[in-house]
Amino acid sequence: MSHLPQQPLKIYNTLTRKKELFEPLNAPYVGMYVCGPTVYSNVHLGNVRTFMNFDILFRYLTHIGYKVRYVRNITDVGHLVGDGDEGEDKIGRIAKLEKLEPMEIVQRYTNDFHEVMEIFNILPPSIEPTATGHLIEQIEAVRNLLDKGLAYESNGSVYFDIARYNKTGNQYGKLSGRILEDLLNETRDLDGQAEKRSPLDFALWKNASPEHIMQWNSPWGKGFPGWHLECSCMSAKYLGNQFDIHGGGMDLKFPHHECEIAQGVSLTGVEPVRYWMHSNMLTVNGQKMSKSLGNSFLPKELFVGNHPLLEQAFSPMTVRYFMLQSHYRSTLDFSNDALRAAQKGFRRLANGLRNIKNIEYLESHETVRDEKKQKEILDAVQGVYDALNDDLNTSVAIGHLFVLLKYINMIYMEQLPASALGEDVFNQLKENYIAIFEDILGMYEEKSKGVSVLNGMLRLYKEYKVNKQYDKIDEIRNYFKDQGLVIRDMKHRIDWAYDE
RNA sequence: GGUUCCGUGGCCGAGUGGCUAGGCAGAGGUCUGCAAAACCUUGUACAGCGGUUCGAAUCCGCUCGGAACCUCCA
Repeated sequence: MSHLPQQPLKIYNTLTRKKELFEPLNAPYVGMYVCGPTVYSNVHLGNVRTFMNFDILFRYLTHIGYKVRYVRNITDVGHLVGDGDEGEDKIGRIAKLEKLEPMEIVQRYTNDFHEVMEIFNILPPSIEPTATGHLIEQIEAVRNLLDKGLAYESNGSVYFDIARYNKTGNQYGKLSGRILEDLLNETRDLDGQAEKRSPLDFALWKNASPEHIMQWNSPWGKGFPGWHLECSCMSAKYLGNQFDIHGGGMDLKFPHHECEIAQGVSLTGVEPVRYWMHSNMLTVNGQKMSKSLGNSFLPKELFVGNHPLLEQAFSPMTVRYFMLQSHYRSTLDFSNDALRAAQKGFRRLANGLRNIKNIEYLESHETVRDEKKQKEILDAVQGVYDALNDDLNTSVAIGHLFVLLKYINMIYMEQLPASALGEDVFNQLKENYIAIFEDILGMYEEKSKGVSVLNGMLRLYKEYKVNKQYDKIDEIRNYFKDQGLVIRDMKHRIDWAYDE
């Protein structure tokens, strides 16, 4: 891999609210944990955005030479429906409704999740642990917290004692910027909080009523683990008591990640996470995309354009490009117009990829090197890395990618001889464009089928052109058009490309 | 109500004190059988009002508008 020397990577740490130089605990190893989905329904496009943003981080860290262990969990128990700690388990609820084993629900939506991740070219993590696979660790953690006096049992459930935690010099709320007293004043009265000492205390282990179908034996009777505990246990198990990066959607900052900090600190005595990263929401008409608001749609609906909010179908890579055009900490608003613009932009870049792969460098002693152009290309390449090093600014990186595209197009369209760049700069252009497009941004060409047929048609087109049979030419153009393709006439050759 | 954040040209979207972001759309041009593509040129943008500063989209204050979290949520 030949690219320019790296600048130091800076990432925004939610905990300190500052961009910080990224310094791993044990370079070149990096430990990274991201909260995965609760597999009780299909993932929607908003969910995808978060996983895509951390995919970029994973890819970039790997690209610049780190050995990353990326853990992303599957929540298959413990995530409750509705308010407080008294709701039904999400998976248990669907299982009952559909008369299926809870694990059938888990399997179905885990499969769906994996399919969607693959379609969007989001790489699988190094480890994908499940909550039910780590009950022993969770029960052990509950016992540990009870021993330390930071948790208490009540009616077969165990709760984390936030007041006690804060009295031992800790600050519950520091990640999300909340003050304990404020939280206490604002908390609504919810049903069934009588067994908690404070409404803020969260469940580590929940007593299961007999009709609750997902339950396990524990020292406190039959029950199931609280949602927050799984992430603490699994991250510690695979990444250590303290690890480098923890990511997730912004909506998990409070209380989920706050609870993770409290649990981690209590269990091990050290801050579990060094860099907290949060990905912002995908919005529709300015509002967060979510199932409960009814403004969410599924990737499959997007690909066929089958949803009231969609005026047409959009491909996975159009969506990927659309999302990467914004910064991960900004909200991104979905609209058909924005997607249409993204579609054209992406197809131009994808045509550029196809073209640069097919161009070979030709030396010519008649051309003079164009130093201005050489510099612009090298600056753009460096610009991509500078942008990514600045808290993964994919938006600016893509801006520089379009400069590289311009030169690829000029060479491809025979408006500029490659030799004007010199072999070294040409290779920089080629290698970096491909690496940035495919490896770092994780985009791919959405290939049309039947390439050999197309090439045959192109030969005919050429003949007709020599014979000036323009009606035949139009026929062939229309054939390509029907496939979403277009024929390009250049001075010395012809080629097809994706219609933009 | 509390906490945090946002308001950028027709649309999307970067940028956090002086230097063209970028994409899409629009206009003009080069090229072309005609097109398309490509390339070149092209935009009185920074919610409003005040303040700080030699200089503000960028810092401060107020006003208006919007969002997220505070309750399950990527």
